[in-house]
Amino acid sequence: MGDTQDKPRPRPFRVTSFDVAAEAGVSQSTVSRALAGDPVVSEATRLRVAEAARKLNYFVDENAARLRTGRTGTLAVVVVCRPGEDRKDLNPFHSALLASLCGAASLRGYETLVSFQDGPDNFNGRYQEQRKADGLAVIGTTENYSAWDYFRQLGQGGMHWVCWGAPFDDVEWIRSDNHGGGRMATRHLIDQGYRQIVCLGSETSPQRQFGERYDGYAEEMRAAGLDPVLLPIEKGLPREEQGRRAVAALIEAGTPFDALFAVCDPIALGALDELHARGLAVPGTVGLVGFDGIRAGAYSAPPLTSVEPDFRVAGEMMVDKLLAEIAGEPLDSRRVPVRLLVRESSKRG
Amino acid sequence: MGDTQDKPRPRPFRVTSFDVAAEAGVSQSTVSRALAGDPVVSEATRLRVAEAARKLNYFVDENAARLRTGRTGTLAVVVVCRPGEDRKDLNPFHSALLASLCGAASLRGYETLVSFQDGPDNFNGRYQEQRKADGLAVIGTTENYSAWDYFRQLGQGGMHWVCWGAPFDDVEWIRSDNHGGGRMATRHLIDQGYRQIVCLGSETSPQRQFGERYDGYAEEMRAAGLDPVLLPIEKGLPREEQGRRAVAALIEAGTPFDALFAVCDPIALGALDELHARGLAVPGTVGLVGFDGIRAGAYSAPPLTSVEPDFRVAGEMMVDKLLAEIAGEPLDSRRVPVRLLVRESSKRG
DNA sequence: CTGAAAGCGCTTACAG
DNA sequence: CTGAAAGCGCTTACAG
Repeated sequence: MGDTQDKPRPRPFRVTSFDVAAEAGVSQSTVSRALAGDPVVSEATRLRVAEAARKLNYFVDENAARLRTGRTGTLAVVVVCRPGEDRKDLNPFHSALLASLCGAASLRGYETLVSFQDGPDNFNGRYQEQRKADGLAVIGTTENYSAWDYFRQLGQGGMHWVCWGAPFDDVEWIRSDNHGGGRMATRHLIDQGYRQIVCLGSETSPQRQFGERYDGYAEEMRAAGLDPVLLPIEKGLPREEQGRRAVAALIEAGTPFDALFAVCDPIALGALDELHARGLAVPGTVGLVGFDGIRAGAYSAPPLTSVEPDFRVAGEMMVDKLLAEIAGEPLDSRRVPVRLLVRESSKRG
Repeated sequence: MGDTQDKPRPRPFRVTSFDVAAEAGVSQSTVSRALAGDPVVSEATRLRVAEAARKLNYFVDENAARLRTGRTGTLAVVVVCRPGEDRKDLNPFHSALLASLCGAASLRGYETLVSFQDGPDNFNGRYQEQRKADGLAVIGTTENYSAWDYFRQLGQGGMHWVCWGAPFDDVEWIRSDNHGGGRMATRHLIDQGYRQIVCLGSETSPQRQFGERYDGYAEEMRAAGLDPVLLPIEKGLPREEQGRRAVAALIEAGTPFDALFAVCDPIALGALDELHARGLAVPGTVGLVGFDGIRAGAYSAPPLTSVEPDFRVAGEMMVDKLLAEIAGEPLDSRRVPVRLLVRESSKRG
């Protein structure tokens, strides 16, 4: 009965597995096994330990567990932004993908460590070396080339990663079924009776998806005996402005058209604006379809028909591919299915 | 020269601070101090250690560091979703706030562990107990009451946290300057010559911000010698539908009005839709102002005037308040400044 | 089925 | 200014 008993512990102290062991009347190693669900522990013991843990409000210190096991149970997610871009202008497509990724990771028992990176002073992909995560998913704007170069280089150094949006193909990427989506959009316009369908896009953009969407469009046009026409967007401008200028260029060149397939929604919304400004009715005079299904398209006048990827599948596919990389058993799947969101802008009927 | 030399290490092995110490010809503790920037280390030693670390591609194992120090350098962020809501429908306001939060945390040297939670089966706020984070920021939909109850209870148990969107006031919350924003919007409509301005909103919504916005509106109306009129929105409907029905109810009741102040943008967009459907020109016949500055408002026809919080400040304020809580020196600041985004829907001039 | 012990890789008093 | 040593709180062979 000296001061060895009820020795005061420094505050704030932590409840550890030793405290739980004392409470439950077992050894510390048994506590660890019981709480980890090791089937070797008897049911009676497990219950006693669980009760003691509950009573003491005990939770495993994940840092200690991770130090011991070497696994983090965490995936890092980097959202690549335009340099200096205001945070509030986060692309809604990327925000939906981010949420989907985090949700899919969570369902598979992984936490997500998220960061938004926009320039060399804050690039960081050293998650594995610092044992903060088991792998990395990178999404975001294609146009931040130095970011993509940075992550590609880390990938070549053995980092486990997958990405959506890289401007090159020699990495583990996931993308929408852009070719199929391009066909769908074009088929839909043809079915509505439009014939002189022009694609506002690019064959050579670093945005791989733009070329793929154009290819799908061109293939469907040819299959219908129609001639594909590409009106190339101007580089280095905001998407909406690219859409406006494309329509202006089309009209000034005297190219006949009765429908437009824009390779992304913001370009389509810019085009819509310019069509209105020039008194061309949508969808009466000109049909219009975009790509990506962004929320703003539902509020435009008229609401914009678009091709939308399955975001749930997108997140799942990225996480599954990444976990497969980590496990050393790479997966092939890299195409997310898309569907046509028919709204008003393409309904000639 | 036995096999004690160049003993093969199990693969995959980690480069540790002992390896760096051997390479640099110093002790392991010196490596730790040097890389941590401890000023007690001589410049020459620091350089030698840094070079050795670079050469061996060494990075500190954060799990070991955190186990030792007890600090995680991480903030948890929970986004509360509507139960069963599709991930892609993440509210753009919350997505902007999330990005701002992560950015502010990063600038202060903190990582962000992000999760989207929507129901009791995935509620988790035990970040401190598991030593995964030093504190928690919760944002998201007010309407998931069980989520907010869960986090409030954890907060009463001593968890460090701040939030945006809780349906009660006895927690550490941050909000927009809703009262000031309501006044701004109303003042603007009055300045444009509108007089019969009706507020589409609620005085009693669990969404505290709605009542605050109404109060600002009412105060500004009275200050101008005008009578505030509240058209209460119906509960349990999508926001857009609430807006449509509010306009319908207003017209059917025969209430005269020449402008509407909606307490959030989706309600305003729904109202806009109904006004169009009934042949009422905006802004010619009816002026319209919303609140929150969501991106879709920029694409509506006409584009929507709105009150927008400063998202950068919002994230900073949440992080600073949370860090202050953690440090045991609570901050008072809880109001984020707003500004009026004047677009077409309110320009009578 | 359970316990005693080693060890994951750091940081930080303590000593010199 | 630097080094030897303790210890953060776990998991997991190893032994019984």
